[in-house]
Amino acid sequence: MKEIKKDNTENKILEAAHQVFIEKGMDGTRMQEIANTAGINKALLHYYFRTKQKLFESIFAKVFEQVFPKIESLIKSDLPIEEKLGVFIDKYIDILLKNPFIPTFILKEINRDPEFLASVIKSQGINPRQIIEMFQKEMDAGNIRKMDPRELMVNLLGLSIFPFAAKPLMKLVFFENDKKAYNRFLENRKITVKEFILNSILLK
Amino acid sequence: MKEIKKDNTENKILEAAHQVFIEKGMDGTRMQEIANTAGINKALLHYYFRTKQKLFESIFAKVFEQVFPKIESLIKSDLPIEEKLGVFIDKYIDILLKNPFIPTFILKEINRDPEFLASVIKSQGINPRQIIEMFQKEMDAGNIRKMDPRELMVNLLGLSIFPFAAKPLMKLVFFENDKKAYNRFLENRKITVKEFILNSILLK
DNA sequence: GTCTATATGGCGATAGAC
DNA sequence: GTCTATCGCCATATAGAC
Repeated sequence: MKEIKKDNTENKILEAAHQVFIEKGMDGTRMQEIANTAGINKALLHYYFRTKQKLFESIFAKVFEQVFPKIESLIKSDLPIEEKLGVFIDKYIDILLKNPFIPTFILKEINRDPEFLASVIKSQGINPRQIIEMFQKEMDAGNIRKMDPRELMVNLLGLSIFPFAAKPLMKLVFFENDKKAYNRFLENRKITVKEFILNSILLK
Repeated sequence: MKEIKKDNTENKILEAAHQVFIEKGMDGTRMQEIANTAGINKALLHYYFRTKQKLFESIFAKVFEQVFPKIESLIKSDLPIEEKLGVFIDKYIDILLKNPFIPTFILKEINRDPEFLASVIKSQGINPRQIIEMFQKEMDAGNIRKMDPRELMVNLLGLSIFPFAAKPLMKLVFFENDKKAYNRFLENRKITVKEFILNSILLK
């Protein structure tokens, strides 16, 4: 089921825009740089997408989809909670490892236009009710410590995302700017975040 | 020991620049908007600070100081580790509650210019060695679970900062965009983050 | 569809009067 | 020190030839 990407102009633009926007953000990106990256000229960008804003929005929605991955099947599975969390953290941090610019990009842009953000969330049918309910059931069953399930959700996301979003700073302050060491650290988060969370919520 | 701020032009500029930069970031800020906010004209900005970049840098350094607060006295105190952590989390989240734009601002800008970031950190004498060593001692003494102290530091920062940095998104997804409810949630983090961390690291 | 050339507007920065 | 006016540039966007 490999995705077939045609090498036409529109796709070349989308790939180039993705690459530049995600690194520089909306404000920091120049249409000229997207054109150069795509190997075409500026005018074509407007021919296909009319405005920079529209091009940006089509990229943002696609990127956003990746950080709210479809996990319905995982939620509904009958794995014990510690394994569900383990699988989720594993997959989630893997996404971030493969797309290290996403966290900063998203955090930068969610403040720019709240209405647009709301429309993206709505159109993607994002609804955390299922996850919240699952956590609540586990708490009611006495499998994990009682707390506001939303706290757990925010903690889970924060522990996963923050080391990527704050990478330049954390790398500099705690790892003497050693890129490889910090990447090992990030890779290892799949294990340590799981430990940290399970140690906190599992009743012993 | 109240700080006396003179109502001269330079301070008016600094205050206005702080307000605009922290909300819009370097790329998103217009000199005109700073001038309007300060109640003066653009030319004066350049008279006092020559370039936008220089004005930005003087603001960034000052803001940055707030997120790496001086905690030497806390570290050296002979409080038990759970109280040290409690005091730190309390103070840190209080700073963020009073300056809710700081997390997004910092995360936005640390990617823009790594050399400038390094110079700020160096000039402010930021060095996490003391904290790392303190954690290490507590682990060696068997007071908290053994782990890489840097993991604990990053977790501490992530749990504190992320809910502020991702506010528009978390508020929308988990709190039906209810501003007051989300602010209560943030306020309450002083308690829940402490619980979450201590439950994870204290040996039971 | 793709290009070159250009319009249009906005922004950082400066000149120069007061 | 503070202002108005303006320069020079660069970015988005469009016109129009091919």
